[in-house]
Parts: sequence; C-alpha cells; structure tokens
Amino acid sequence: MNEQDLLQELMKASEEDKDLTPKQAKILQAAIEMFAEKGYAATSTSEIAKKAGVAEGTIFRHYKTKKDLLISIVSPVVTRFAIPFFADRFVKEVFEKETNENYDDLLREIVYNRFEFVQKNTTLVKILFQEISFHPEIQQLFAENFLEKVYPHFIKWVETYQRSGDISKDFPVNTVLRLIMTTVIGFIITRFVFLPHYDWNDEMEIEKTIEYIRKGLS
Amino acid sequence: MNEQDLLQELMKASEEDKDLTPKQAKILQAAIEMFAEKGYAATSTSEIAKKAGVAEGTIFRHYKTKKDLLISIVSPVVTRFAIPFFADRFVKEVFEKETNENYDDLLREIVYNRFEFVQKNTTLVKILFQEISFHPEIQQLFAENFLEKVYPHFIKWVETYQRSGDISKDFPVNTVLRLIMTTVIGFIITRFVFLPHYDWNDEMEIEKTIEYIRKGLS
Amino acid sequence: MNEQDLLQELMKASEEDKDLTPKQAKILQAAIEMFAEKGYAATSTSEIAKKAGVAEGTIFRHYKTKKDLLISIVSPVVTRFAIPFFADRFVKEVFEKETNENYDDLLREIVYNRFEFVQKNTTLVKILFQEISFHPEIQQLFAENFLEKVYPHFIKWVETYQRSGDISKDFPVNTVLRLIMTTVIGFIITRFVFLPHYDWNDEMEIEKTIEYIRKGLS
Amino acid sequence: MNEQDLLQELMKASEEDKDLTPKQAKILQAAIEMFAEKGYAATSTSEIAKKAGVAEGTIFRHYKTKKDLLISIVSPVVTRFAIPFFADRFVKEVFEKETNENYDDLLREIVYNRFEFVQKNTTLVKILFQEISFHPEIQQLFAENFLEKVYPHFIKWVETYQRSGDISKDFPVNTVLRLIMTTVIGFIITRFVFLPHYDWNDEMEIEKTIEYIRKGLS
DNA sequence: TATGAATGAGGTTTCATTCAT
DNA sequence: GATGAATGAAACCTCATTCAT
Repeated sequence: MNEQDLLQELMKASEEDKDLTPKQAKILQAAIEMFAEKGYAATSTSEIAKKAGVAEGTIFRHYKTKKDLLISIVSPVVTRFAIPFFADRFVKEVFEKETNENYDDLLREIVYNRFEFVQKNTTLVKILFQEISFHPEIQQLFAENFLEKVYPHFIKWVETYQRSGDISKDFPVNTVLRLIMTTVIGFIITRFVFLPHYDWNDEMEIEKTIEYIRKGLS
Repeated sequence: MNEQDLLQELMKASEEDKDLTPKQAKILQAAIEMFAEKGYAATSTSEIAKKAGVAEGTIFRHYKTKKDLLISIVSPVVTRFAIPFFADRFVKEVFEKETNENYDDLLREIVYNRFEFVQKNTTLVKILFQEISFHPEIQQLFAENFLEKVYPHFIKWVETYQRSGDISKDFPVNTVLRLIMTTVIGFIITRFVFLPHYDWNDEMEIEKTIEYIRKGLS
Repeated sequence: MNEQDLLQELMKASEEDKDLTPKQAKILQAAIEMFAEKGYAATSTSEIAKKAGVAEGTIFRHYKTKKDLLISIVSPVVTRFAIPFFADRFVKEVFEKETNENYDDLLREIVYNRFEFVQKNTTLVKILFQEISFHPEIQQLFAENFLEKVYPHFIKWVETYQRSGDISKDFPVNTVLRLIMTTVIGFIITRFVFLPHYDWNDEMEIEKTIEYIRKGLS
Repeated sequence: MNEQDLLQELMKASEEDKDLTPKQAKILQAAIEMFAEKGYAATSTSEIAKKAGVAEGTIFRHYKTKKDLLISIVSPVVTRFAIPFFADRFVKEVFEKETNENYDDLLREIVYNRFEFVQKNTTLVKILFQEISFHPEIQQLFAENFLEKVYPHFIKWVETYQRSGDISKDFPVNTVLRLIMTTVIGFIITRFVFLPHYDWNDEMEIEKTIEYIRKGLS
C-alpha cells in the first residue's frame, strides 16, 4: 500500500516510456537539491550543470527551458501527493463497497501514509510548496488533481462518517476537511520542514495527532 | 488591544527616530507588492524602482543591498507576528495576576487577534513565510523572537490550563503547542494565502476552529 | 634653503589669497590618502567624503569635478618638485655669479634636497607619478615647469662642469642629465616607494649614490 | 638566448596545455591596449568588449573577474621580466662553471637583453609598473619571483666581481645591486615609457650607460 | 548525445554630480 | 557653506539560451 520513492521513480522515467540517461538523472538530482536549498529563481542553470557534472548545454538538450525542468520535477509530486491513496483506495474500498473500514483506522492510515510519503520525499514536497504560489502552471496542475480527483471523494467520506456519528454534524463538511488537512499537513511540515532536527518521537506524535483530530471533530 | 497596521508603522519610521522620505516609502510599498507577487529572487530592483516611480539608484541610497530591503520589510513582521499579544498581555494578565481569564476566552482572543493581524498584513506575512527558508538572517530573527520571547510564556500557559483540567494531561506540552499553532496558523494561511477568494464565513470558521481545538485537547 | 612641507602649504591656501575652510582641508587630506592608496580612478568621491567626514555634496562645492580635486592636489607638487631649488638657487648662484660652488657640494645638495622633499611629501609624489601618464593636463603642467624652467638651467650647469673637467666630455649633455636624474630619482623612489620598510642607512646610501654619480660621469 | 615575444606567447596559451579561442585572444589584446592607455581602473569591461569585437559576457566566460583578466596579463610579465636571463643563464655559466665570462661582457648582455625585452613588451611592462602598487596579488607574484629566483644569484654575482676587483669593495652588495638596477631600469623606462618619441640613438645610449655603471662602481 | 564558447539582455550596485533645503 | 536625497548613466557581472562542433 506504500507508494514508491518518488525520487527513484522520477529517475527511472519521466514520460513512462523512455528511460532517462545517466546525465539526465544527474541533472534532475542536482536541480532538486539546489531548488530546495536556494529556491527555483535563485538557482542558476550553470550551478545545476556544475553540480550535476555536465555541460551547460546538456540541460537544455533535455529540458527546453529552466521552467520545464521545474515542472518536470514538481509535476509528479503533485499527482502523487494526493492521488494514489485516495484514487486507488477510496474509490474501491470506501465508496464502491460502502464503508467497510472503521473511521479510526482510516484516519490513522491517512496520516501514516502521508507521513511516509513526505518522509521519503521531503525535498520534493518542499520545492512544490515553495514554488506553487509563483507558477500558475503548477497551481493548475494542483487544482486539476486535487479538486477533480481527491476533493469529491473526501467530501463523500466525511459525509459518511457524519452519518455514522463519528464526526459531529455541527461542522460543515468543508470545515471538517480544512481542519483535518490543516492538522495533518501542519504536523508533517513542522516535522520535516520547520523543525527536522528536533528530537521527534514520531509514533507518539502521530497517535496524539489522530486523537486530537478525532476528539476535535466528535 | 489591537496592534496597529504594520504597513503604516513601517511607513512612519524604521529606526524610531528619523522619518523616512516619501521616496523611501514608495520604494518599500513597491517592494512589498512585488516580493509578494513574484517572490524576492524573481523581483528585480529595476522593477521596484519603476513601480515606485524613483530612480534605481535611489533604492540603494536607502538600502545598501537588495537583501537589506527584504530584511527591513520582513524584520518588523517577525517581531510583531508573535510578540505583542503574548509579551504585553500574557506577562501581565496570565502570569502576574494568576489566571483570572478563562481558557475559552483566551483561546478565542488569540485566534481573533492573530486573524486580524494577518488580515491587515497578509502581504507581509506572505513574504515572511515565502522567504524565511532561504535566508538565515530571517531565520535567526525569528528564532530569537519566538524562542526567547514567546515560547516560554506559551509553555507556562499550557501547563496552567492542564492543571485546571481544560487541557488533557495526556498530551505533552510541546505537542499541545504544536497542535494549537498548526491549527490556528493553518486556518489563517488557508484563509488568506491559499484560498483568499473562497466565500468565507469568517466568524463561523473561527468559532468552529476554536471548538475543534478545545475539544481536540480536552 | 629647505622648502616647506607641501602638505601644510596646500592646507594653508590653494589660490594664494583665500584660506581654505577646515572642511576643505579635511577633503584634501582624505583625497590625498585615498588617491595614494588606491589610485585616482579607483577612489570614489563618496569614500573621500566619508573619510573626510563631510557630506558628498560638500566636495563639489569646493571642486567642480573629481578631476579638479586631483589637479589641485597634484599641481603644486609639479611646481615644487623641480622648481624651487633650481629656479631660486641656480639662477642666482650658479649662473649669475658664475660657478662659485664646487661640483661635489652641488651634487650633494641636489641629492639631499630632493631626498628631503620626497621624504616630506612621499604621498603626493606617489600620486603625481601614478597619475601623470593618464592625465594630459598634468603632463602639460609638468612639461611647462620642467622644460621651461629647469631643463635649460640644468643643461648649462652640466656644460659648466664639463668645461671644468668634473664631468667627462665623452658623455652628451642630455645623457649626463638622464643618468643623474635616473640615479637620483631611482634611489629616492626605491627608498620611499618600493622599499620604504627596508632598514635604510640613509646617509650612507646618499653618499654612495653621490660617489657613484661622480665616478660614473668622470 | 633571446626570449620570445611575450605578447605572442600570451596569445598561444595561458596554461600551457589548452590554446585560447580567437575571441579570448582578441579580448587579451584589447585589454592590454586599453589598460596601458587609460589604466586598469579607468578601463571598463564594456570598452574592452567593444574593442575586442565580442559580447561583454564573453569576457567573463574566460576571466571570472576583471581583476582576473589583469592578473592573467601581468603575471607572465612578472615571471619573464627578471627570470629567464638570470635563472637560465646565471646558474649555468656564472656559478656552475665559475666566472668564465668577463664583467664588461656580462654587464653589456644584461642591459641589451633587458632592453630588448622591454622594447618588445613595452605595453605589458607599462601595465605592470602602473598597477603593481595597487594590487597585492601582483606584488606577491613579483616578490616571489624576484626575491626567490633572481636576487640570490645577483648577490653572488656582485660578490664575484668584487673579489675580481671589477667592482669596488667600498660599496655594500645591496647598494651595488640597487645602483645597477636603478640605472638600467631607469634608462629603459625613460627610453620606452617617459620619452618614447625622443630621437634616441639607442646603441650610443646603451654604451654610455654601461660605461657609467662600470666607472661608477669601480 | 554532449559540449562549452558565445551571446545580449538584464541583474545588482556604484558613481559623479545636482539641487532643494 | 553645508547637507544628503535624488538621479541616471554606466560599472561589473550573471543569466538562460543557442549553436557549431
């Protein structure tokens, strides 16, 4: 149920069919590191080339523009960040077969699942969050993926558990969603982006976070 | 109990004693707008100059470097973002006189207070959050202000309410703090940064958020 | 027989009649230091202003342009570097009264005299030599002063001592002049510009230099 | 025994292994001309680019900074100005085989040799002398080359001829060296830098200069 | 495929100088 | 006389991108 390390997937193939050359892989890796460290705008293609150990021209043989490079890094993150779990899982288990999983287990699975995803892809997620507000292309990608594929499923899921009494009906559906996402994402970002070096007890924090959500929405 | 509009404060004086020239004010305003819109690194000083209606050289008469300009915009936000409320208020009311205010009222005041702060200074807060991860100077400023001035008070406040039974003792103090901050900041950012154009019912959302925190930590 | 410290003279008055203000004196002093240290072109007027402790505008109240400032520093050096000794002294003593001074004493006096001049005005002389090749104005100043006022006297002086047998007639007059000047100036420049920190025994070096010239030309 | 034209050597290769591109050669040539004419600080990279017929960016592809360009022009001059003759020649002939060459011939060879060197590289030598006092990097280069490679040989050479009676023992070794260098360099600089347009009789001047040195030190 | 020289537009910053106060 | 804010041109340098090899 675990998705692959995105980084590795990225390395394997960008357009599903053709493998990327070792140089291209080096370029991607270098770009990811630099973008995360200094930001997209503050990173120069020549820095990337140097760090990747390739000639400047080589970057532009694989990516028409610098922005292309960014998009090709960020776009799989967008699709994977929300999708796999919901798209693959929800459709089949939650809605098609009608709630056969209990609320608490599902909540726990969401948190663990996203936690691991970010743990494996901290750098990529960092880049996504840094750049999304400046690049309409990414925003659109995000909207398409989230609004069309995840949001509707999520809404139905909340309604289901409001009917079962696990979530209070006093909270509007959208508010529930916002509170859950805020809490989960807030935790994960604090954990991996703001205070990665703090001495975390991950399991405890996750459990407390779940408890907080459950009680908060009850 | 409300702090001033930061933007206006910035305009009035930077170092308390000497007013800034009209041109300097124009520069600050233009820089703030551009930094928020395109990001610091992607904004050129010539754009700022043009938007401010001054010669490019004028910027550098007032700010030694472009980064200086950023710091002088962001640094008051850092000091004001967390401080006034806690520093001024907490010390006097909560700790000196010993909890004469009830938990719910205080929670509500925090949320409303920070909400209004960001509402008035959305642009500045946006810039701060965008840039903090790339500029050690800002990080340090933030650490100094938060860790030294806010954090200790906050911890004592949580312990007080854990003793009074408002907050469950099952949650470690730091976890409580993280959950509250995450929820409040997450809400405010969603409200003003991610989805500013959504048709919000602010009062309701605030009340639900408070309810969520209260129940979540009980 | 000693000329004044040029620096002090400069300070007293630039155009003979009106004293310069303390600010102007500060500017001159600062400019001299900076020009010597970094060169004219590499010194900015704002650096000078800062070092002089005056506002940038103040410099231009006293000197129309930056080059004006240079000229007003360098021009008294040009006039004094060669002139006083020869003009004042030669005319009267050597040519009017006909050689009443012996060759060796005169040679010694020239060397000591110029040595002291440079010793007192090292910085100014340095600036003159550095800048003369880039500024036609200075070159002309130099030509006017040297060619018209010093050179003819010098030539006559050499001829006098060639007739008296002190200087060999095998050397063309111009060559004699070049050899003497080269030796004297070369010594002084080595002493004060190239190796000012070497542990010099000035008196010995001067005496040996004179001996070298005397024997070399005999 | 004649060294190559430095200019041409510079053009051929800077780091011995890789040839420089035609554009790079153009840049060097243009920079040399401009630096000699206006001085390093007063020459702009855009002027150099224009004169070289390349884009300004091209300069910085080959030389990281403007100063780099200066150093790469000046540094071969420093190494060649003093070295080849002494290092190659002295070691073998004067010290290894013990004085088999007579004083007068050696003196003559030094003067002719350096004369020709400067004759072929006037511009480069001019730049070196103009800039050395402002650039510690060049000073160090010079010190390293002169003090370590030339000076010791020279000292031994003087002592040899003091023993043979060609040079008087009344002069301290360092003073002899200073007088010779001053006279030779002074002549050459007068010839090529100060008064290049005077109608020189080179052979006569050289011979007289040698005679002056010989007699002066005897 | 990969290179790296070349580009020219544009980046930040400095400069000498002016002028209202 | 002195200031220092303001300027705009030009300084050095970096950039993303192209193209001949």
